[in-house]
Amino acid sequence: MTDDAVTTAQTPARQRARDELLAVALEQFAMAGFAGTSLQQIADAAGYSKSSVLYHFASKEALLEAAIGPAIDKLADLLRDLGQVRRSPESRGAFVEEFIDFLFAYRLEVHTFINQGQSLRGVPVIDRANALLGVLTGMFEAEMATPEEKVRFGMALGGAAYLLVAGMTFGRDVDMADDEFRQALAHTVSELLTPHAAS
Amino acid sequence: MTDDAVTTAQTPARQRARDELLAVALEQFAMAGFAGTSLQQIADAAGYSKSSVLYHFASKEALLEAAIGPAIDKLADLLRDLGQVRRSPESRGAFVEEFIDFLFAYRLEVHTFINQGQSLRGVPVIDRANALLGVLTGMFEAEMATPEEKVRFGMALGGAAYLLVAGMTFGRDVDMADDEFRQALAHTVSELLTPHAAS
DNA sequence: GTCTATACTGTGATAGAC
DNA sequence: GTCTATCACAGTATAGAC
Repeated sequence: MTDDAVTTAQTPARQRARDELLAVALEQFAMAGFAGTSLQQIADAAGYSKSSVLYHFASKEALLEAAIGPAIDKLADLLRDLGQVRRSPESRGAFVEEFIDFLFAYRLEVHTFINQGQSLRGVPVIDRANALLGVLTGMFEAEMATPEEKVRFGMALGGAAYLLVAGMTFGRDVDMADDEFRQALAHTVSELLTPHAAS
Repeated sequence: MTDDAVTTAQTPARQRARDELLAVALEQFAMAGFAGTSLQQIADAAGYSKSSVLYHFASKEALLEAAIGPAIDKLADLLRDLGQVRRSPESRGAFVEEFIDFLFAYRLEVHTFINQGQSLRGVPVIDRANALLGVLTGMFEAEMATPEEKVRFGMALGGAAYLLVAGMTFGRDVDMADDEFRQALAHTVSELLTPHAAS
């Protein structure tokens, strides 16, 4: 009755083990890198055997897929929505908000595929993420005609993702209150995305 | 007489092998990642044996050190100079130019330690690079008081580094003529670093 | 069904042959 | 200087314990 949704119900032990392993793996992949993380480390940190990890996930790649796949799906949804409200005046502002929400909600996943999205080419879930970045770029391409506008777009997207991720990386000045940070980030990104007269 | 500088002269064979290996290794480290690159791959690409690589460089880490060390040294010089001309009005503009020159001159090295600078913590040359980023942040910290200014600073630096590196990564719109790109980048970075009234 | 021990190939690294 | 062992550990697949 007051139970959780059925989606998390089937075979509780299995689900619990998978969740634990995924959480640990995502953390390690983001922080130490995919290639830099061993299945043994993940197994130890989660309290399982290496073989046990490979029972729940067919391979290390499958573990990565399961760890960041949902984030990529969410990004795909976001871009699909953006495609439908194509370039209405306030749609850009709304998208920036949504996009930054996404960055905050999936910090570790974003960190993983931003920093390793090119070294992990060939991994299906990574290729999917890279393709989405291409779609995103294409969507803004029409409005970004001049070299400076392209740079501004690239800095807005890349900088936002990097800054957020830098909060974990060299978390020095960036670790201000999340609300303030979020607001400042949204404002600066909007400014960069707003076509402006070259000074 | 008209020979090259003496710096490249001692033991020509040794120097040649080292240079070849370094060039190959840097390319691989930047593109496939440090952990994702095997000594065997480097050896094959350079036409040597794996053991031969380990003769010229004591370890994989030593290879990384030799590959990106000079770039880190150059960055250290740059920051030392900046520290001496502390915050004169036009010094910031000059620094931005110098910094972007640095980014262009050492694309692969910057790519390597920007994307892997945190997963490779513990590697001396990487720790040195991360410390320099801390110094850089500290230098601008005084002028960057509000959360928004901090975000602008972070986006300027992170975004510039990321954008440049993205030219290699998802080189789509970014690969415009280097001159135009460089100019647009410098202009946008300067704009972000210029304190402005919040709208 | 859930988990683990074992054996396979390839990696970084060391020691020693040529 | 360069390469051939050799070793510990990585990812992976199989077989089997409970």
